[in-house]
Amino acid sequence: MALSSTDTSRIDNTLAVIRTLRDQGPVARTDLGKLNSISSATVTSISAELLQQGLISERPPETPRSNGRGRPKTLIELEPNAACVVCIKLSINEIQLVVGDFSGQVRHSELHAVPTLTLSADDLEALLEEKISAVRAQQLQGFQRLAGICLAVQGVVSSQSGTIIWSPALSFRNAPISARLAECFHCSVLLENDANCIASVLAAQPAYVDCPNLVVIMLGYGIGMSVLINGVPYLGANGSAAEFGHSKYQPDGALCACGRRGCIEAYASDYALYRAAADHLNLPAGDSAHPSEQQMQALTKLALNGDPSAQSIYAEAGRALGIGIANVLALFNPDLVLITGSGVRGFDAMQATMHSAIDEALVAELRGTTRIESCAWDRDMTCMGGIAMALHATDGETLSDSD
Amino acid sequence: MALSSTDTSRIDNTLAVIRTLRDQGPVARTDLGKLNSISSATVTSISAELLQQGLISERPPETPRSNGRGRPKTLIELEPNAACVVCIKLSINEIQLVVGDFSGQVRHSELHAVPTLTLSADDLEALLEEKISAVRAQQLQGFQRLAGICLAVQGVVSSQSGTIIWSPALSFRNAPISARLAECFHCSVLLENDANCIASVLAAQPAYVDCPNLVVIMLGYGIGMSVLINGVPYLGANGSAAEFGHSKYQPDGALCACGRRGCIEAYASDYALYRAAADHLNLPAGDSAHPSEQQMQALTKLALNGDPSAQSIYAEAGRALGIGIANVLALFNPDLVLITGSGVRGFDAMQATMHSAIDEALVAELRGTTRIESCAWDRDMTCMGGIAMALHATDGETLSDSD
DNA sequence: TTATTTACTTTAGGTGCTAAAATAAATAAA
DNA sequence: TTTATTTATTTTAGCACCTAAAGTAAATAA
Repeated sequence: MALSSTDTSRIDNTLAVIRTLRDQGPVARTDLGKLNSISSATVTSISAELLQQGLISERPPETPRSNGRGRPKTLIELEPNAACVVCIKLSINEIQLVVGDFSGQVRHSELHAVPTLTLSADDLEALLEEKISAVRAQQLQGFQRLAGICLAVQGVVSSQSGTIIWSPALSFRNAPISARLAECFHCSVLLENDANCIASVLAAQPAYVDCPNLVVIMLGYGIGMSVLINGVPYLGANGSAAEFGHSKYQPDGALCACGRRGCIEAYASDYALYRAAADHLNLPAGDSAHPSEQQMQALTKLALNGDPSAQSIYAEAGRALGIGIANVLALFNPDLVLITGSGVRGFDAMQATMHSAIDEALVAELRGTTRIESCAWDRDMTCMGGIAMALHATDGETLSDSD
Repeated sequence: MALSSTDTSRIDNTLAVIRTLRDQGPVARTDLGKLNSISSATVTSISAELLQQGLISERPPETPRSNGRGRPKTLIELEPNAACVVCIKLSINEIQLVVGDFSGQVRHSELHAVPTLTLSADDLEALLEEKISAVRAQQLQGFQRLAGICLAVQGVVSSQSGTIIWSPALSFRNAPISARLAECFHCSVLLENDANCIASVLAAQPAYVDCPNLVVIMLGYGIGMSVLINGVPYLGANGSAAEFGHSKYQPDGALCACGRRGCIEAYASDYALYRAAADHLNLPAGDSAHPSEQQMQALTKLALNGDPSAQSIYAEAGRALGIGIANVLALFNPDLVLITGSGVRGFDAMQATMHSAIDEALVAELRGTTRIESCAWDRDMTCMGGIAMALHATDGETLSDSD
């Protein structure tokens, strides 16, 4: 009697094993059982299948020493070359491509300066196809398959439909990019907001594992945010959730890049800080609407060294950030708010007014126990997150394709 | 070989059947299979068990007419008396008790005026015990068991720990009420925010089933909110999520009941509207800090009839509400924002400025496709929701207790 | 009365899990 | 060196639960 089995427990358990191996590195069967609450008999059965499919391998026993009595553990690890994924980060005038293997390790990374704002949708597509093809030809020799591609984009994206709805890096809108790339490379294409990628990486770090509800705020040229609810990015109805930068500080306040007034971004982003400073201070020349890292560092230095005008600009930015965070606390009450992004360079100059604004805005009962912390910025984090998400999303396919 | 079965599929399927019957009323076995994607053989097996446990019964076939050819369906329905739950709504100076049966129908309802603000934690506990005991003695004769109690409270509650952290109806804090009641009545006690109860009821209505991410704003003496994410109330880390009323309109703005300034509640709640009006207008006498329904209706009438002072007060309230909702749209991007609560009486006087504030605050990409609607207020909704939630929470126990 | 249709039940067989027993591979003790 | 002990992994036996297909029930249409 044939059977179409709607029971997913075997697949669930197999995915759990794969993900444990990815997160923890080599693990013995017994421990895989304990970590995932399944019996060691089941682990034996699952690992036999995975071994046969070439997705894992047994690590040869360590010659030197085993610890204690009893039969030594045989460690199992993911076979790195079983599959790979590519993550492309698309930001203003820059494209980063990173290749990750099945075990989650970065295997290759490259950076391209590209005038993104001048591209048409077709240009972008052609460019991505070219870059990915080149990477595939040069880097993906040993890999059994290209499991997926993750596109990490600043702005509003619809992951569901694979459409870039709006991005500050692009001059066009509503580009259905995922479908085109999927067709071209015959693999799943994941479209993600860049902040969600970063939040996923941070959430996996040991320091933050006990924070199921995590808010990550990214300060930079603009201001982005990601909200993880029970560890998964919250997307909203149209993918435009977590637009912290455009929540309001002052109705009718400063002009924002979005065209409206009073957004947090209009006070605390790089362009807002530089704009406020340009009138008063002697700063490095350059496009003051798109300040460079050098320009921003010069401004930050002034504030941190005690220049009163610069200090008051950062103080006001801190106040705006504080009011914005107070709203986030009132509405989301997360376990932790993490502030990162290139803009953390100026965090020390904003911190004091930020905290006092939060305390002024919320009574203790509403303030709750949320920790508010900053976190050093690493610009490779986005792609690390994209790789992790792409692997996670494609594990199921990798499994069934290896039958 | 004994077995401790970690497989929950039978329980899941059984719960799905019970919940389908509760939501849809009497349903035939075939249809239960189709609705829950399980085979009719499994439905036969599950319904045989439930029948034997006395949790469901077969409805006698309709004498009049069956529709079409073939063996007529035998409808199955929940046995109403198999269990019951009690929901107690605790609001300022009022307690409502409602009894619901296993099928979800309201079987009894009573209202008590109680000076809640003068009670100590022990007083409250004694009072609830007394009222519930009385209801149990008088109303719960035919029921096989009291499955659970739901306490629906205005304010910040920790459902997890069963503690009322803070409520405007009470003068004490951090009261671990659930544990005490559970001990007294030997059943599960669910502690919920009142807005979450209402949102759960609304989300089940046919008009809103396609809104997995739903925000419900309750206007009244204060301003409450509930956020359903994929249909389940979002609680946050301390149960103080969704405190829309205390998100900010104007830093350093009007004084709020919470003690801080500029909260949305300080502009758009009953007490705020009446406070703003009391200086200018001739209104019914009474405690202007706690305006009665009559007082508020008089004020609303003035605004709707065109009195300029009253109109401008409501216009400003609408603007505050609009800015608050704009922040909610930016951060949550829900499918739908529903505005309800006794305060909707004045919604028509606020609507225009509310919408224009939202449009001024957000560009189209961020505004998204979120619908913003109001919804007539029914003060029994809270307890209906509490009953539904209590039944849902206790179905598993009811099942295992009936073995 | 017979054929057809639809609902429900029974039967037969498969997946996948677990506990317990068996086996493997080490160290500690005699 | 041999034996006991300990721990890891595999094998075995058996259970719970599901589904497809076959069988039965109960109606209407011909």
